[in-house]
Amino acid sequence: MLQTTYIREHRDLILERYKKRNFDGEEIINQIIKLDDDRKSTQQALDAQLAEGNKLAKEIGQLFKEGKQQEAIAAKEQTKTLKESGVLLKEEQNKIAEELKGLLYQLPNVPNEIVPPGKSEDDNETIFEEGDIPVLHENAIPHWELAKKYNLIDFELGVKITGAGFPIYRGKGARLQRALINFFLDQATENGYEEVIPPLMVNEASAYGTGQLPDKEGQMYYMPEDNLYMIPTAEVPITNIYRDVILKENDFPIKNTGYTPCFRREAGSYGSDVRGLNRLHQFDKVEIIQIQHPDKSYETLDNMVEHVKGLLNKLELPYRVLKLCGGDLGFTAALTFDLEVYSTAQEKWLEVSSVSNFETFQANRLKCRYKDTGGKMQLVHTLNGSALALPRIMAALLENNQTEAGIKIPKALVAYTGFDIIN
RNA sequence: GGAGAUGUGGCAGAGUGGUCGAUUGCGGUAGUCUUGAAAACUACUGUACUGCAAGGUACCGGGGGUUCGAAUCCCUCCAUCUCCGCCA
Repeated sequence: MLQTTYIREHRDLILERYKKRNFDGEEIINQIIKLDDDRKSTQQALDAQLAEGNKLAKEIGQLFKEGKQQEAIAAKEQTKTLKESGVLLKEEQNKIAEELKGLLYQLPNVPNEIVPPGKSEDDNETIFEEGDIPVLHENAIPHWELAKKYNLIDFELGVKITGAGFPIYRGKGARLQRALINFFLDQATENGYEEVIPPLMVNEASAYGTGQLPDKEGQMYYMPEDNLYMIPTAEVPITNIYRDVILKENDFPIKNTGYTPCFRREAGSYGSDVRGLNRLHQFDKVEIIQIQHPDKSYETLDNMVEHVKGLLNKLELPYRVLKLCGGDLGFTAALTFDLEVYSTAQEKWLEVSSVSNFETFQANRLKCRYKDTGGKMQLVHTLNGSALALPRIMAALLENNQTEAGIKIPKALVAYTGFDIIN
């Protein structure tokens, strides 16, 4: 959520940047500014009334103390009309505040200057590529067939237990999955991230804090009985650690990592995109998040991308880094880099990580601030990234490393799997 | 799940209807003193909105209510603690 004062001061810049998203915010922003004016004037009127009421109340108290009953009762009469108009003003005030909030929730984050304009993922910029696409033997098959052939993942059994999109990993498949999780966590820890194991369900306040609510209810599983949401990503519980927190300048940067399963309803998804591991309702992911000083957050964003690149290098997977265009940029992000690995048997790129700087957009909702050297409260910048999302990594590993003799495990993982080939 | 108790500023802990945004102690910041440090002393020390400013308003777990006036009374939700039940 953008701050009202920021909107007032940077109206034109915001509107200009919104063009990168193909988002026309002019009307909303004009309304916001107008409503904010209303808010101020109503507040002033209300404050004046309350001040008058407070003054009278004090006088009445004084009169009672002095035993001047008559005068006190007379003064009480005065407060009546004051109270009535006060109630009206209060209602007005609430209504305005509500509307204002509703509008503020509709404004996406302001894209960074370097975000390329564009309509869809086709307009994303490839800024880096690494690794050669392997040439597979002629009997090469996609990962869902490999999973079956080597008894690594049972999709049908998952359907029986729960439903589509909840696979069961077994044997070396389960072991490989666990190996990846541990590998990713160890790598993050080596890079200075503190590991946390957060709750897998969050309350409403947390879902609002990172921007899942309002609007994205449909993406999350919800337990009405307890008013809790299953997390769609570890970003939600981990970033919310810093909700309502005031940091010191020397606390920066805060670095956390965490492994969690992620739950997504993915309503409306269909087709070849959901085949095998490509899109699931439950999947594993290791997330990295940082809370950073606004002056350093872009440097940090680069560091995080480098970290993820390092993981892919060690896994020896061919990958590319994309700078997302405005049209593909998430609602809450100011700048995002996606990392995609090449799935050789499917002959397509699969997104395995998304690394974003949210600047103050989340911090404003989270009320995560720090005192600057001048003693003023400032919002922090929040960042996060997948490092990494497991299923598509698994898919690419299985497909790209298949040989007539079996599936080879990259060297970096062997210490974690305990085997170097699946056959 | 049942019964009871509690929820105040960074922490501890006063405050049971009126001048309380809140006594006090600790902590923190600045200063005096000192060669330096400690100690002692002095001052300052919550957040947000609003105003050029002086100031005003709101906030004592959240929400609502009673009252001229609420941290203080009532309702409700949440959290914590104790006891009982259940249980990985």
